[in-house]
Amino acid sequence: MSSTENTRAGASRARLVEAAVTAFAERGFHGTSTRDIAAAAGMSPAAVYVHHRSKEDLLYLISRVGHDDTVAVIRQAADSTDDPAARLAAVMRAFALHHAREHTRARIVNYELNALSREHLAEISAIRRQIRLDVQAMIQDGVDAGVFDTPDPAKAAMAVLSLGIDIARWYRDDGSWTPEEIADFYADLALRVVGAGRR
Amino acid sequence: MSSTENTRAGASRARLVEAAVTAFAERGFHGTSTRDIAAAAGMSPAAVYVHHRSKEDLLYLISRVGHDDTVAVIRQAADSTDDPAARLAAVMRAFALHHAREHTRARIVNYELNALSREHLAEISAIRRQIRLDVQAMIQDGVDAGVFDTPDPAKAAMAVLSLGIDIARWYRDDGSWTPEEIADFYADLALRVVGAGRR
DNA sequence: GGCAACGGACTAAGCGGTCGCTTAGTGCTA
DNA sequence: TAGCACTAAGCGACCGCTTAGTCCGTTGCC
Repeated sequence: MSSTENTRAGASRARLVEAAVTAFAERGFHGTSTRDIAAAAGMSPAAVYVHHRSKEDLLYLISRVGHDDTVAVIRQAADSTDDPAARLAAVMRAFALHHAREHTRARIVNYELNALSREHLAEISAIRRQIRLDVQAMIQDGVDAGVFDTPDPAKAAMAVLSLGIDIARWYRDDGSWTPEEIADFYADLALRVVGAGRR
Repeated sequence: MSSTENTRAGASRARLVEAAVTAFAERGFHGTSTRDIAAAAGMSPAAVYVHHRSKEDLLYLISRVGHDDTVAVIRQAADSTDDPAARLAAVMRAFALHHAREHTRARIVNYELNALSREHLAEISAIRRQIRLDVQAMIQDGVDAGVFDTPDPAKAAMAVLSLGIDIARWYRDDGSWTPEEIADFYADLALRVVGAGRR
């Protein structure tokens, strides 16, 4: 628990964020009221505004932190090796694992963009675009090195990201597969998508 | 235009549905009011209830027709050949093309399930489950025939469906790729996912 | 050491507006 | 004249957010 959460205000703020994450993931931003969030956190509706400027500001906080986490997950996995195939597999494994484990937050991060203000959406869109370009560059590197065989690295990058992101839509904690099983399978899948080892 | 749409009531009903499709796709079920829908259709709010029992009933109609269309697209493609690889490629091409062309409706069909009533959701969930089982069976057939090489047909089916469905999330009419380009690329992608031609 | 004051976290109550839906009335066409 | 499609107006409930007051803990002063 960080130092900001050791204070009474910090603890309350964290409870509000957790309550909002659960509600936004389940019913969406517009399907959730501030009264819903406050009740789930054991507080009054007015308490929300002691800690957050607005309902949209709460969504933005959740979205921003979620995107920063995603970027960190990808960067850390990408930095683990210089080998294009191992790197893409590592990135996909980490990406898929992240989306399975954090599927609740990932649902908000990926599906509640339209509820953000124009300014906040512009910022988040820039992060998402950079992620896509980074993955595309990894795939292009593999093609340049003669390790990958795909006619279209841009489309392949879109497909790889789609596989990971869509886990947030279908994953269930009580489903048949563990996050690790999905991550292993998807790591191999990413290599198939880019045609690793076909030459 | 079907006979039910040649009447004044039919024309009005169709305009309401189109307005709802656009609004639900853009802002979600809860982010759209019946006043929004009525205004976009050039009518008063009360007119919505002349043609539909409730706002949720309108969503259910759109969702049901959308799912029936998806089933028809898959069935028609699957019936085109008995060869497992050609069949899966045809199904994926049709599925991807459908999601790109109809991305507006596809967004509602795939992302606005939680707004359905329990009864309606049960019905729609059964359709979705059947689609997944059908695709999984196609892949299992390919494995049995020695044409596909995947360690896990169930996960491969999930991945193939994810690729197609996620098009609804990212596709833009003003994007760089045409629906046909995406469909061709994804048809090949499906074969890579299942390891067609690796043995 | 005790008391008073201050500040932060929170609540009760409420505001102005919007929501899904209903009803009584209107107009037009067959 | 009757019925269908539609509208104006409205109901009860809920919405995001604000404000004035309360309570508790901390700090400072005597």
